[in-house]
Amino acid sequence: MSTPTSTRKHEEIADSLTRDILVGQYRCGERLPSERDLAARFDANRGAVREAMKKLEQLGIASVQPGGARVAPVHEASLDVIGHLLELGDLPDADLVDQILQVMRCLMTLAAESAVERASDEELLAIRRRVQSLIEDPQDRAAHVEARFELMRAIMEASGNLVCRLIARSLLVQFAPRMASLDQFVHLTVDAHRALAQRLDVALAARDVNAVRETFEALSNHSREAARQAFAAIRADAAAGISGKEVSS
Amino acid sequence: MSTPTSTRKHEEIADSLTRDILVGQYRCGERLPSERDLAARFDANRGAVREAMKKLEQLGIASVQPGGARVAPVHEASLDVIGHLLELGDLPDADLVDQILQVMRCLMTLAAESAVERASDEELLAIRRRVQSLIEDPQDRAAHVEARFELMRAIMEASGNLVCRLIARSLLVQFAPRMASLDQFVHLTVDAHRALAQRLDVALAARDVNAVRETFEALSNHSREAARQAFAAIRADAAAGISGKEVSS
DNA sequence: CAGACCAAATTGGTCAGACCAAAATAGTCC
DNA sequence: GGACTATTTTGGTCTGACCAATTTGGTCTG
Repeated sequence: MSTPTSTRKHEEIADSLTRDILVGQYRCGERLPSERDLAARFDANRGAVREAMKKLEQLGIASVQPGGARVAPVHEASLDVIGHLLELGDLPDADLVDQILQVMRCLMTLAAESAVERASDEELLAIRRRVQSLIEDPQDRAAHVEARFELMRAIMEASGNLVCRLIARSLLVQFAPRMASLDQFVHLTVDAHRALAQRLDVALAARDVNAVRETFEALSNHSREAARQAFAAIRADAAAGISGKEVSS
Repeated sequence: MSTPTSTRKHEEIADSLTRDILVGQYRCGERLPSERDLAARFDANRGAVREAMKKLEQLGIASVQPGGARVAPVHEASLDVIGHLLELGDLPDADLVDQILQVMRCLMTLAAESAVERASDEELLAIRRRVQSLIEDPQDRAAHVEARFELMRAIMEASGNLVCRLIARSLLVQFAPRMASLDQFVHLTVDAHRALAQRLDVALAARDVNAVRETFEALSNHSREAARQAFAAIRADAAAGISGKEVSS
């Protein structure tokens, strides 16, 4: 099996079916095999299949009704499909990543505005402390990434916008772990980044909403550009790997 | 019982527990009663309780592990809690509604920008047709609201941003039905609204990204203001109802 | 007396088999 | 050929049991 049975049975089934649906194995509107058939195919209890179907329904990629389960159009799915979509191939889809970063930019900017307007002095100070830790030391990449996430979290918390916070968290949880494979290709231009962080700190200190928004936009676009370049680098790397395969050991 | 047993057992249990958790009956980190206890309390099968717990976990308001289920902090919940939060009281929470509208504004603006940049002529025409139907006739309120939703949907579709689309859809699905109780208090200033729609149409025709963004922001802020005024009207109404209770009827 | 440690009870996780109601299908009749 | 009905299929629910992990409480040791 491609997926060892290390996970629970129903998870294995759900993952397999999710993959099949997302990859287009089952087309939209098509009927899925019956629970009993699936139980036989996966050598599992119907209860396990049932739980898996429940998960598919929760993901919004299938609607299960008496008479049969049918796959739903992707655009009616839950936000949680993003994670599954990201790990379809061996690498996350570049377009999808860009979309995520765009949405994150919007949400973070909104949150930052709200935070500047309504955060207590303590909260603002906490945020600025995170910014400082981004400015100061040239930490290793993982720590740096973690620090950025911490900053986002602090801003989201200070924004007081629960909706924004929930969405950002959900996106981040699905997004962050899948970016590990890209990490080595991401090449943040630290100078520009540090300058932006510096500007952000000043803007935060002054509670200047406009400056904060602009700086945050720039910062986010910076990340977006970095991601784009990382994908380009990977593509180049892959091409070189193919053409020069015999050369490398 | 406050909730008649018209719904399925596990739904009744899930709704009850969800309400209890969201209302603060069970505090964060606290242990929930065991599945067997809950089964006894609700006079239900443990399977039903189990399905309910599954739903709570999926909602992100409880984490269930061998040994016991514990309630999770609200800010780690799924986006789907919003719907439940909206129907906690007899009226949706004004702050939450405002937060939703803020987020919707961001997302719709992002989508509109993308749509203007990358939509095909046919898609753009479809969008403009929805805008036209907003400008033209003084339909009844329900039809107008529906037309606005249609416009949003068209823009989301044309944006090509799946992430944006999923979030907006999820929010809208949870949000729209709960706003029915506010409908009678919402008093859109049709003139201003129509003028904005007109501007939007022109901007769309010219594929002027900046103009589209600005107009959309204005349009969204317009809705937000309308909602705010609706809540104010309700508050005033309630106050009048209390002070003048003997007079009415 | 504090802490580590161990055994029993509690709890969630899984499974098996059965029955019911609704939907889909096949068959029949007009 | 189309409408209607009976059968089969399918999901939905329930029951009861067993397993594994955790929690809990007591005991023992330093």
